[in-house]
Amino acid sequence: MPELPDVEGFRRFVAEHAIGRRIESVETLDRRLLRNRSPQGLGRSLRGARFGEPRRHGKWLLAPVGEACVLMHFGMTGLLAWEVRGSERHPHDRIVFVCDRGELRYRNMRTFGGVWLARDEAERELVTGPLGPDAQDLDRDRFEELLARRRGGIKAALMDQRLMAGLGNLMSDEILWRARLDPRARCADLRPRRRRALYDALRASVRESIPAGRVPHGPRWLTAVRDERGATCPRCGTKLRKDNVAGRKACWCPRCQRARR
DNA sequence: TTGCATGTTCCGGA
DNA sequence: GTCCGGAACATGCA
Repeated sequence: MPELPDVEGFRRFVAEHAIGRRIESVETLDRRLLRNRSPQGLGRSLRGARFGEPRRHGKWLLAPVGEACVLMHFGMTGLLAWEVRGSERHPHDRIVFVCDRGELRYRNMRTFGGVWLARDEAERELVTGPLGPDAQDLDRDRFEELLARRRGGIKAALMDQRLMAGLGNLMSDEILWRARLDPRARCADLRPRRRRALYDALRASVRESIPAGRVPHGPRWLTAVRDERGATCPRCGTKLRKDNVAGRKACWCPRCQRARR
């Protein structure tokens, strides 16, 4: 589930439910997902403190609590839930922040991702690793600059969190489809006109995804059809092609996306 | 039963 | 140093 728009949705969710709420206890139901503290250590650091204004960088959710910051990554299947205190737990609830008026639950079917605690900026960077500018507020000049220094494939570049943060497999395919660009194209081959189209597609895809809190499934979105068998291009009706590109299963239209340069 | 899945990291080879 | 593919992680679903 979680790419930039999803995590942005989780950020809004925390802002809506948890800001100002006081943490009374933290229940670590699966300590494998608690990455850099013991359950006791996490509880000690957070108990009695209140949630502040949550931020997002790429696919990371940064939730200040008192002086510390809770870092969450959602892997492929993570999400957040807000429930009445003491209500029945979901089997995949892994870490529960019990607050004065409800519980924030980090839920994750698999065990990719997790929850970290950071005391300061240095510790935060250690956890997230180097991240490029967030794809939501990447300006055109910066985008051009980043691509200019890049050698490999364009899909790998879009998904490289160190280059720009927030785009994953679905969003990169969506952007390439919108820009009519073959996902196997090399960055170094892209002509200026194509780079501009790519940036426009990135901006539009991110902007339109954010209100949805997910990669949209509307009529003009590849994501809406990519998992159907025999899926066809929403633009021209050609049967979509699916193949590995940059180590992931890419989906593209062999007719619309012929541009390699 | 087998393969596949929206993510990240590590390794080996070119 | 750069780039790429593959494997690993754990779990549920078609």
